Amino acid sequence: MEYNFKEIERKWQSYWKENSTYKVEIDKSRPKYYVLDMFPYPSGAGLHVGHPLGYIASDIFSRYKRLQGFNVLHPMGYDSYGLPAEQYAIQTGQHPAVTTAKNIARYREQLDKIGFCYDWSREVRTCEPDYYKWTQWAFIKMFNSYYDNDLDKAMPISDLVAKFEKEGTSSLNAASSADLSFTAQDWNAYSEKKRQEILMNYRIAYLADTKVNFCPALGCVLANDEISEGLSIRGGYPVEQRVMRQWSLRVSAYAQRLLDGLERIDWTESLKETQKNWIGRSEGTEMKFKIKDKPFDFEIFTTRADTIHGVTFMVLAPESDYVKMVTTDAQKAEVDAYLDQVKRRTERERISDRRVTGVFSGAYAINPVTNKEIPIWISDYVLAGYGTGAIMAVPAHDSRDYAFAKHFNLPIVPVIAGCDVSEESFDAKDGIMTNSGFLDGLTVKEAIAATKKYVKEHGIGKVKVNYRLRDAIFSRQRYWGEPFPVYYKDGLPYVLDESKLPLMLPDIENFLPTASGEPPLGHAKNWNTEEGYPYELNTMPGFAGSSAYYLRYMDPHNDKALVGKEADEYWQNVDLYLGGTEHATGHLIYSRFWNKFLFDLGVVCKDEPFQKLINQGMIQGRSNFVYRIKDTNTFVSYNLKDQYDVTPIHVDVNIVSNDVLDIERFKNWMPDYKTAEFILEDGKYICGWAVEKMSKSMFNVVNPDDIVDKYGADTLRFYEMFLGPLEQSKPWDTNGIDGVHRFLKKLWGLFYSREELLLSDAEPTNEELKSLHKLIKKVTYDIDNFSFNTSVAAFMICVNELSSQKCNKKAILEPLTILLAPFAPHLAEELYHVLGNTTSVCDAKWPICNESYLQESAAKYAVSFNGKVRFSMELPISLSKEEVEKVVLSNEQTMKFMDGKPYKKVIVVPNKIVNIVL
RNA sequence: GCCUUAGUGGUGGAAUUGGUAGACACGCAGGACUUAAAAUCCUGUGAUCAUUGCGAUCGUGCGGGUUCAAGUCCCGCCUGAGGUACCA
Repeated sequence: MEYNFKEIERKWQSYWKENSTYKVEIDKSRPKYYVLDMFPYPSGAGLHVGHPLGYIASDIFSRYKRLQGFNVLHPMGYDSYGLPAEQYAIQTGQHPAVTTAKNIARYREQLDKIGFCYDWSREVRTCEPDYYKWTQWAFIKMFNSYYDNDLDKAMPISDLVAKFEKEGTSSLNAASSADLSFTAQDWNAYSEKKRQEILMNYRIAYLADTKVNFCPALGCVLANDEISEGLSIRGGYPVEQRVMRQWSLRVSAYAQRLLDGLERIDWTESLKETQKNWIGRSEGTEMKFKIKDKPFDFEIFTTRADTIHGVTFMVLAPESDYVKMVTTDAQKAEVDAYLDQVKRRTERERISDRRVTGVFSGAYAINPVTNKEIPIWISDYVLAGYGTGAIMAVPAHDSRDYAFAKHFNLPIVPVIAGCDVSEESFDAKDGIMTNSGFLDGLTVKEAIAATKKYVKEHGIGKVKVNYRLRDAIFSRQRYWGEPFPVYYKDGLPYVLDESKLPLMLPDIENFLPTASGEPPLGHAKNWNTEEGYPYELNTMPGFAGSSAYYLRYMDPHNDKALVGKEADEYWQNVDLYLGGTEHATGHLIYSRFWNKFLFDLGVVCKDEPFQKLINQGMIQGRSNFVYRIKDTNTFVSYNLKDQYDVTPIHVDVNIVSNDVLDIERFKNWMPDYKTAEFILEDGKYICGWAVEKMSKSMFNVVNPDDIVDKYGADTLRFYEMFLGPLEQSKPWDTNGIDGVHRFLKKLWGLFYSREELLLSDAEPTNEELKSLHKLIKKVTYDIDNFSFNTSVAAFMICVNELSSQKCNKKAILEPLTILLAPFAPHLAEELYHVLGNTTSVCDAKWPICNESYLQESAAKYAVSFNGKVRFSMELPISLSKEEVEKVVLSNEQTMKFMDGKPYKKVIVVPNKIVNIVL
């Protein structure tokens, strides 16, 4: 009987469906294991062969854990709100609800063909009201919370109100947008409006006028992680700075906890590093500088307090409030002109054009340590949003200050002994201080500490920690997203009562965004609360729905809570999370923040959501080329192309096999090629190739459906794993899939020859047992280490060995079938039943390696002299090191190599090498 | 610039603690079966030299070092990929 993968796969996929094989429930008698894939945006293009890579890996791991006795939660769903889904709808001129439903159906169809063990009864879709109800619910909680820095957790805003009523801001230590100071009396005298405005400074979800990245082409505000080099990541459109009234989430309050949490989770070093950079903690000193002839001082932030004696000027960000305060009348015109010029530059221009610009303010500051007068300048190389928006410039030891000083001819005073600053600044934190009064003779590190101490003691400043991490802007001027559970009364925002959730997204016809930033929800008719107050017209961003979805899978049908107590306590958090690196500074920060907030509320029991995280690599495309001789319709084969003047043209990889072009299909591919002529080599047309992004325009997209049709899902699964290490990016190359398919057929051949079932009940030989147990050991080790590509090789070796021994013993084949189950579930299920079992192979028990079968009776020793292997010999395994040494030294060959010379030492190592040093 | 990560045959990639580098697969070459082709199976396949046989020499981006022994450890570079950046 032939290996009929089509019939086998159809049969078992429907068996699993009918028997709900993959349905999971809480089962306290078994340990839990939660394996999660990053859920996809159901895009219109469908899946290509790169998408399932991570899904296959997590599927193998889930099945493996289940076979080991764990109760495995392995769900899947769709991130169906947000820009990508909406952009696709706009491009195709259909309503996003329609396209989203269609795309999801298509995704599901494709996923089902590959035979995943998802529990689909737990599916979530972020655009469904019973899901986004909980997104809105979390928003209300954030609105009603503030961050208490002393307790280091989020607390109810009512606690803050009580505090204000009792003692004002006197003992307050809370994360806020502005430093406010008032007494209890003040508070109690404030109007409702004023109080609400004050509270807005503390809420974790807050409304504020914020400088935002606005993208006119998308008609929408974007978060920092949605932009790269001044262009939107989605679409690559230019982005400009605007001040808009927006909802934000106070992620910055969690900066330190987000950083600390990284120490306790099992993520790759590179990903942790990316998050650390993004959070950008820097410990430094905040120092007060007096202004000459003015009644106030201003603060700067520096990490190089040690260089205080080298300060030769100060710089303010153009947007800094200090600018107006310090500018002298004489310089006013010049300063205003500069500010105007800066304003007109876009973010992109500022990045691409790094000219040194700036203007003198006319004012002087007093160095608080040396009491010297130093000029105050204004320049856009200082950012308003970081630190205090003002710096002390030390041109000798900071490259940016150096460029500025050179350009405007300001003095450069080195304060580290022996450095040369004639050509460039000396930025390294390394050396001995000089020209620095009381710091002279100290190292840089000591000097930083000494200055901190000095500054504190003299009341000039304080030690301060700054973070680069910004609050997340949470409003989008878009239709396809969660509506805010917010309405406006007298211009003030109020959140809905939880009982009114979900607040449904109204169905409107004109959902297009506008370049001016007017939200499309403005078109909704009667979009008001029962009392007639208007709702917030912005919607939430894409990351809102994806920030807590992993919790919802634990308890997807609970309509009383995001996740119930019992489910939370049992499933806890995600044990293994698989997805791409592209979410490092977006989803993976927001999710951690969101989870920590819920942890503070006592809703979840773990403060880190994803214990272990693995990034699967991208699968790139492998494009094929044909070479057309210029101005003709003649194509020349790859190795002959240099003899002609040719243009390379992308050709559809699906009509090329092992780089040989299928000429008939090529002629029918496009009308132009109907009459094409060919110059062949050895009767074949050989195509060139290159690794590029997988995309339609390069004709290198490979659809998993086609592979499943031709080779079966099990071959696809094996082959995707065989391509290379999971975490590495690699090109898809269909060449080579035959090898994997051959292996499955060979495996089938252990069970069947032509029409005949071969199984026998005989006792296995030692050699057969050794083959099997070698495989058990290797595969177990490999799956635990996510090294799937080498397990595939181990399977091939094992099957080759068994096949050359003509092994048909049930005692060998049954464990082999179980080992196969995570990788090729359909085939494993079929063979498991052929072996006479009546239950699913998913409920079998993972075999355990018996090391005793692996022990050799004889060890092969390579004998080397001075590190060079000369000959080898076999000795009984039972010999001790000393005995081996003795035998080797008395050997005839050894005598020949030693040639009468005495030996210095003999090294015998367990790895079966004997080295004799002469 | 900084951080992370990688560099091994014609190709994808193995080598778990330093221990006979190149597993496994593709491709290629030769052979078997076949009227022929496909499919399948067998053999060979890092390079150079020697091939009458044992073989010999060189080989893991480059240059040094440690060690009886280095793809693996140390020092100094080069190149690719990814992240990040007027963050003081």
